[in-house]
Amino acid sequence: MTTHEKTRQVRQRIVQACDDLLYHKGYNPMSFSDIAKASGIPRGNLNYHFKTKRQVLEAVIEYRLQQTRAMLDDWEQGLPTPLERLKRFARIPLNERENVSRFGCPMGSLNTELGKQQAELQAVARMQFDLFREWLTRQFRALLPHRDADALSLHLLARTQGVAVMAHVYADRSLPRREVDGLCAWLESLE
Amino acid sequence: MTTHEKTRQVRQRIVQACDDLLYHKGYNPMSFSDIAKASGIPRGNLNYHFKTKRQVLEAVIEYRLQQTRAMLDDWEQGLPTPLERLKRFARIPLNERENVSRFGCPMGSLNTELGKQQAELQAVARMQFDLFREWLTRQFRALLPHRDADALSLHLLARTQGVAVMAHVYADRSLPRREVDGLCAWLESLE
DNA sequence: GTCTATATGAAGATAGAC
DNA sequence: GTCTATCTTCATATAGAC
Repeated sequence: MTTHEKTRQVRQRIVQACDDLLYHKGYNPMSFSDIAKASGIPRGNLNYHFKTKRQVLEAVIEYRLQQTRAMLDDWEQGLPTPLERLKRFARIPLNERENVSRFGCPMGSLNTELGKQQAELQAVARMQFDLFREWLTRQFRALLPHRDADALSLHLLARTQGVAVMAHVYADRSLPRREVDGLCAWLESLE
Repeated sequence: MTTHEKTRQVRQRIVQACDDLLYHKGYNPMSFSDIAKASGIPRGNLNYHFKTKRQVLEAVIEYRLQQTRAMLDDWEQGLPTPLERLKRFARIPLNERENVSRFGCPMGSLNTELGKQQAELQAVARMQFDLFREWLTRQFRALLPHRDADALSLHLLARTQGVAVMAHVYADRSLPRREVDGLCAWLESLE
């Protein structure tokens, strides 16, 4: 194994640890000490791989985008109709209800935190929403060519974000069940 | 004016400044220096009025609860039917769209921040939701005695939270228009 | 009650030995 | 490339003069 490859693996281990940490603690409370502890990389050595905290965020978002792209590609391959794909998306808060009730939505809570007074960082975090928004818009366009696909996409995103927020506020693992059922019924009723 | 009254006024000035600061910056990034600057109270003197940051949060939440109770009482007085009251609530993200697009929902974003790893503080912030939830449940119960009023209340809260999150993510002042229209249409269609 | 000065700790980031 | 030691800054909170 070359030195370069080994370095890349260390970097990847840091990014994956930060992915969880960012979700579980939030950006501002997440410290380099936390990262060192979670990744097993000595505290001072982190700054060789990431000079600033912002670079850590950028790396985590890039990683998440890759994961999400792969997931959406899978759905596009495995699910034959736009309606099934949209319903698959709508079910995320239900499948993830354990995590969502404890920590909220990973991308929603991060944007909410950074959107207050850290506009440049929010712009990085917002790319996660862009990716879903565009994919959902394509599905809606295929399903309902005569309707405003982007507005429908934003509506679906808003509904799922709302479920995540309320499940998190009340640490409620049953709320996603009811809400996702209603959301899927709405999708099926569209014409 | 007695000394006691003057102290109370100073305290009130601090609380009102913190109310905005908490909304605009969030809890963790809000420092005592920020509070001193925003309220005009000398930095060191703040700790006479509030020994810890947690006490500041508790005072702000108590203040917000008072404001919200007064607002809900006004609605109950001024709006004759439960349906009108529910629609009045649903319109908040539209009326507040300038603030919501810049800072999100004051109670939603606070709960999202504190819900990650500050359970005791979140319990304080959650009381804002409890107040709305119970009031909305009463309205739904009056409107639709045969349905699950609490589930409807949580649904309406989720819908408005979702609107706030997405308007904030995209700093979008027009999204609340579309979403609130749809939400009011849903309320009117209930039976 | 008011305010200055400061104790104490933890954060992000860097310098330089190995 | 790795890691220790440390610089600097800023946070909460307190002690004590006025």
